Amino acid sequence: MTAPLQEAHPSSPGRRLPDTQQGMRRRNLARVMHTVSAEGPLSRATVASRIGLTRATVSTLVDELIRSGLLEELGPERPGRVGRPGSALTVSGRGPAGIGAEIGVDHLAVCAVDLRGAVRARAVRHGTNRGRPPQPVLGELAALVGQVVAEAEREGLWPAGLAVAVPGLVARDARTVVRAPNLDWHDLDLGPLLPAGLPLTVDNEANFGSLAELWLGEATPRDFLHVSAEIGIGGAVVVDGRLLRGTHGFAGELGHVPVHPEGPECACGGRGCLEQYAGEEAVLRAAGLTPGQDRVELLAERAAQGDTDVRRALREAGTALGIALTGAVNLLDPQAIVLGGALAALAPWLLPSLERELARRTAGPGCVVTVSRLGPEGPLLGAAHSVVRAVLDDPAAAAERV
Amino acid sequence: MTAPLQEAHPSSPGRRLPDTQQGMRRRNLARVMHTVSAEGPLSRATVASRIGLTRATVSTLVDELIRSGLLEELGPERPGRVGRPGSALTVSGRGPAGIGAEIGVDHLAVCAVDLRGAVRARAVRHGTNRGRPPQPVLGELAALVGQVVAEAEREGLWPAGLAVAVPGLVARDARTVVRAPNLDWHDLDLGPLLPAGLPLTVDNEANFGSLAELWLGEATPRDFLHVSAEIGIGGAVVVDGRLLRGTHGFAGELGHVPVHPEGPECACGGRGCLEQYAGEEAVLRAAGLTPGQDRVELLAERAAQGDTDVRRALREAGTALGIALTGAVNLLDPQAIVLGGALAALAPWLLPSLERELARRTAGPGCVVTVSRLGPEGPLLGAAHSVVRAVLDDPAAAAERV
DNA sequence: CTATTTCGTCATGGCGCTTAACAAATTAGT
DNA sequence: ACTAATTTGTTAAGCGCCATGACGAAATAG
Repeated sequence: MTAPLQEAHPSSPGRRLPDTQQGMRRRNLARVMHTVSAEGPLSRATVASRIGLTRATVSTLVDELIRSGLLEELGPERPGRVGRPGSALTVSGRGPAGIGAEIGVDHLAVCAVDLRGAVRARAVRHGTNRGRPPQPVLGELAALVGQVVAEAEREGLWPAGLAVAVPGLVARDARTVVRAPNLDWHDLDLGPLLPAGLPLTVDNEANFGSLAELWLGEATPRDFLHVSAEIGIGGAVVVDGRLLRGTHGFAGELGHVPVHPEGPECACGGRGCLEQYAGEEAVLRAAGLTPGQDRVELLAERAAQGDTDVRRALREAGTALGIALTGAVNLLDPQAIVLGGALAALAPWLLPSLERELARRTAGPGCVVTVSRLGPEGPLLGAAHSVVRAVLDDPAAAAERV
Repeated sequence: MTAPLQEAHPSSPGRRLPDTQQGMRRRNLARVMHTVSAEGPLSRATVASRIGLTRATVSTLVDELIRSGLLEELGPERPGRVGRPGSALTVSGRGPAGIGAEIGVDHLAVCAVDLRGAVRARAVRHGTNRGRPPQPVLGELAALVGQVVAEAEREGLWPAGLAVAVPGLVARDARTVVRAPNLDWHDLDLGPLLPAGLPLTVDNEANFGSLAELWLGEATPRDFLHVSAEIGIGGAVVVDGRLLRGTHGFAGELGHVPVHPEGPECACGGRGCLEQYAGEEAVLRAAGLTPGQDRVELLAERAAQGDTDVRRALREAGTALGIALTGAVNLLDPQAIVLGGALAALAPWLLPSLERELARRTAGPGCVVTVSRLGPEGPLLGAAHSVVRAVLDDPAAAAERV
């Protein structure tokens, strides 16, 4: 609902169209696409008034986008207002599709999303990837991508790009996995191992999850902090509708913020990091369960049943989260904190202590804490949508690739 | 006739002009100004190749800027290269000037900076403002502004705007001081109390200090964390050359990041905030001095003399800073941390423990810690330069105001 | 049925950048 | 010293893109 009229690519910053007439044209095509995409079926006249151009100009822009197959004309609107009714425009359901893929520790998933945001094809393979060498895993992923692309093409779509979410740190080149501890992958360039011919983007699953929250969340603001937990604790910072990536691409590592500086040692070399108190392993252990065997799902189950040990463990994890988030809120003054991933399912038992800690320690107007509606679907959807956004951000480039 | 003059906040140089031909022209004028300003005397041909426009176009842009008094022609260059020598262009030394002002706890200061970045006039009044009512203080400030403007005008400059740095939180309207505890000012709109006729911007001194670091620092990157201390501890986050303000304008409040969650209570309501360990009062007390009577300058003096109590106090403050900064580095992955304000003078005794703590707790490629070259001059210069930047960012708007 | 309102399109025009050509000013080569 | 080559800055013509204003089309209001 927030107007996503940002000019720059969320996925590839640095790229700016030149300030020449062609660049202006391309930016205006993008503004039309964004407006129609965000505000549903719209007439040319409405689009014109939204983006501040004249009806005549918008007409020519729309013509071009229809010829490229990016917009569709639905026919006359039927409103009760006086005057000739406009002709409703929508983004095309038969144009480009974003292919999203997720390499999880326990599964592989691929989906295709059209410009309207609808998932049009998907494929999943269950089974652990922990410790498997990259080649066979990526081979299976490529096969799933092939299936999904074929299915999308049967529906009249064509793939505009492939975005892959991985559970680990990714270099700023958006292709190289620097380290994915739970897969045991290091310094691996995914480019040569995945289907060529499709523009490829690789990113951290927490980053894609936060973008999904930004693009698909119900009332997600343009400035928020996204906290997700799978095995470790991941975070992402979104400022003014843009994901903050950091110098090395490692921003958002909330899991290693010090909570109790003299606390237990952490694998990262520090002491008392948040992960020591609110990470999966720590919480399972505090609840009297066995990490590695039992999983997060069990926690939600037990907590719902009223298990006091589990509830206490979650309460304490919430307190630790609250302390770490206090620092983040003081530093960033975000509009909201969104709990995603596994935290979403555990939120009912984390939130009270988390919010109490946050309220106690922050003086100002505070900061809303919300729970993700997307849950574990976030990274996959975010990946697919990142491709769709790239098309919206530069429709002229996509049109050339038909 | 012309687009309405949009008030620019110092940290938002990227404000969008409409994507119409006039907007394009204005952006290109800005690109010429920025290029000439940043890379010294340049010929039209060089500017053209830098910004990707043709020589012909740049010629007309330059003509317009010279007519407006924003650029000057220095005459033919004399390089050893073949071909006709270019005509060197510089930003004008007689055009608009940025008027910067600082309301300190113990002084008032005003200066005028020309487009070349040179300080062309200044005025200072010493004497405490602590607890004085706003009217007389602002009256004195207005008088100093009058002096500086008059002196600048004698040198052929005209004031393009006034930017005021205050030691406190400022609302996002850039006019209202929400609270300045050391002045005991609250919810005060400075607009009616300062000379009218000049575009006014008010901001936190730490924010202006970090912008000064960004614009004037020797090798300051575009992504860094600025930490300064006057009475409290202020911080500012610069991402991709832009100051991160936060939803309420309160971002960067490093002073209240929890360091020891169960530590002593803080005025903010929390416990164990950084300010309890590295704030002026805390450090003075830990050094065996009397807060309120002794000041920061004394600490540097004593430390240089080898006072062990003072050195220990500073070492411990450095450790606390290191813990708080570890969290910030994990969250933001900045390229550098810059110590400014009073911390710059104390850096020799803070740095060792600070860097040790940071190195111990962060695994990745780490983050350089540097010391500001500007020191206490930062906020004043940043304020004046913010006006200059606004002129560079939209020279057409400034030209209209001549 | 007429007047009014709004939509989409068309022809015209203005603005801004590019292209191409040219004179001016310097260096390199003979 | 003289010519050729190179680079700069300017000029005129051209084209792309958006704005303006007028028009027919399609609805509602009276």
